[in-house]
Amino acid sequence: MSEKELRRSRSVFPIGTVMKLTDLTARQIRYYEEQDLIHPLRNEGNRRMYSLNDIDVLLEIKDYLSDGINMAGIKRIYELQENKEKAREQEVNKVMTDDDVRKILQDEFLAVSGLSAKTANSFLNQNRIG
DNA sequence: CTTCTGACA
DNA sequence: TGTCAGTA
Repeated sequence: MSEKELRRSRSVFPIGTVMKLTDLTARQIRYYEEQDLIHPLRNEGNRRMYSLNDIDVLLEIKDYLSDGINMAGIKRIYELQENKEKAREQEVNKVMTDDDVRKILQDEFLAVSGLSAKTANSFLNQNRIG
């Protein structure tokens, strides 16, 4: 992991700061954590401490929400990203071609996003494997 | 004063 | 999701 990635992973912001930076309520921020979309650490006093990465995700969630995607859909999107990373990590022992993976991801995404094929393709292209 | 968990008039 | 309670 690079130094830059480590910095963005440092949990240093209390929820109050995150609220101001994202315009989300504490209730919403904690709810998204329950949905495993963000993983803030706890300090000595059991207070949640958020990283720059957590804040980025929160901002992305806001965008997806404003695009009309529900929580289930958003969770699916992040699950797809995890699968994409795993696929990349296991590229050595891959049994499927990138196009096979791409087709599977697209079908899953279309099934839950409620977005048009055009928009879905745009999303997939931005996160293309390979 | 800020944040946390649990609960719902 | 808002909000109130009782803490830490």
